[in-house]
Amino acid sequence: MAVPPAAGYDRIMMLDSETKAVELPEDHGNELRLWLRLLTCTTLIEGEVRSRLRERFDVTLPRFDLMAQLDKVPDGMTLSDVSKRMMVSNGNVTGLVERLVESGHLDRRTSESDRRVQVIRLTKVGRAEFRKMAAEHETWIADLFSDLTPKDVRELMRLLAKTKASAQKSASRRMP
Amino acid sequence: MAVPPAAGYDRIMMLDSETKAVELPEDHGNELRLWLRLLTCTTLIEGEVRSRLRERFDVTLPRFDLMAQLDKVPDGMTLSDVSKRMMVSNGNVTGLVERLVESGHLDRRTSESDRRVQVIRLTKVGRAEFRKMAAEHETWIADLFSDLTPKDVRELMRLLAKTKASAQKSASRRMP
DNA sequence: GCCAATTGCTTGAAGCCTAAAGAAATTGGC
DNA sequence: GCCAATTTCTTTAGGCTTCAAGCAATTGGC
Repeated sequence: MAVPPAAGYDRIMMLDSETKAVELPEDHGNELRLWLRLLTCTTLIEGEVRSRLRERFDVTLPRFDLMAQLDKVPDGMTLSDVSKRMMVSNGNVTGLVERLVESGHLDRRTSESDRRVQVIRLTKVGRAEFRKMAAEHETWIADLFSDLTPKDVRELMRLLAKTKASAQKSASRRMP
Repeated sequence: MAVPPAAGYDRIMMLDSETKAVELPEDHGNELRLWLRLLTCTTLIEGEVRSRLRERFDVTLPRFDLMAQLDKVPDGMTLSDVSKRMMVSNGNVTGLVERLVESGHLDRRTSESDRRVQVIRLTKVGRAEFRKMAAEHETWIADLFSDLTPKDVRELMRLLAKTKASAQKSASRRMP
């Protein structure tokens, strides 16, 4: 914060301008602003999806997300798989699954080959309900992004892929 | 889900291809994929920032965010202001502020002109600690985005601004 | 076969978050 | 001045989320 709004110079120019420039703190205001904008966008859209899911189907976003993961695989997944794919903790999945089994959307059974493993899959009811929600969900997303041209969408896809790769690299540098 | 990976056709082409195309459900797969990628990027970066804040400063992201809001205004803000700026509920702010007052980072006083209003501001300690964290935080963000060129950053800023505007329009269409 | 390390999941404590209901103070129409 | 509507904040119930500790089952080195 307290970042000057200067936007036209980057690392190279700072190094060229004077010799002691390397000792001064660099300007990362643009990256910071980019991150805040990315976060604002996501929060805005996520909040909107969250309220619509609640309003129309009385379901939470985490439950919807979990069902979305399971809809892709007819034979079910283990809790660890779900946890990795959703990028949330193991303990989180345990509780989420518990409530979805309780409500009849999920079926859970212990693996025969490894009794530590729990395999979960959508029940018939769960799958049917999810498909209905997913269809509507898709139209919400289309509407939320409707002012973007097909070219904008392609360009964003490309830049976000690059961003993801950059962030993953940075994260793995920290935790090798 | 269950979306075909075809990526080359859009609304116009569907309408042109045959007359009954308008009755078929439209393809929003690209927007959906874009949303998922946006969400993945944000989750990845946010998770990384969250762990670094915890590791280095033993502070949570919501607390950091709240302090960031307050650092911008020397004279403090009301709880409602904070709640609007952070896009979280009132009740949420109440608890967050409570813990930060408890830990000595925040000062809270009742407004003289309106006794319903609570004005909060950073304490001296709170501000000093925040500045330290913010400086390091900025370098993390720079590192996480470091594979993007200045042009990429500009282009992302532009496209995300457009995305935000589009989402806001869609949200206000639903809730007028 | 034995047992140490690993893997998969659960539990518990703490914090974050929301929606809804409620309390306290202020405002504005009369 | 009166009082109904509004605004600001808190409380409550319920769910989400993480980290760390723990339990049970499996694996692999010997």
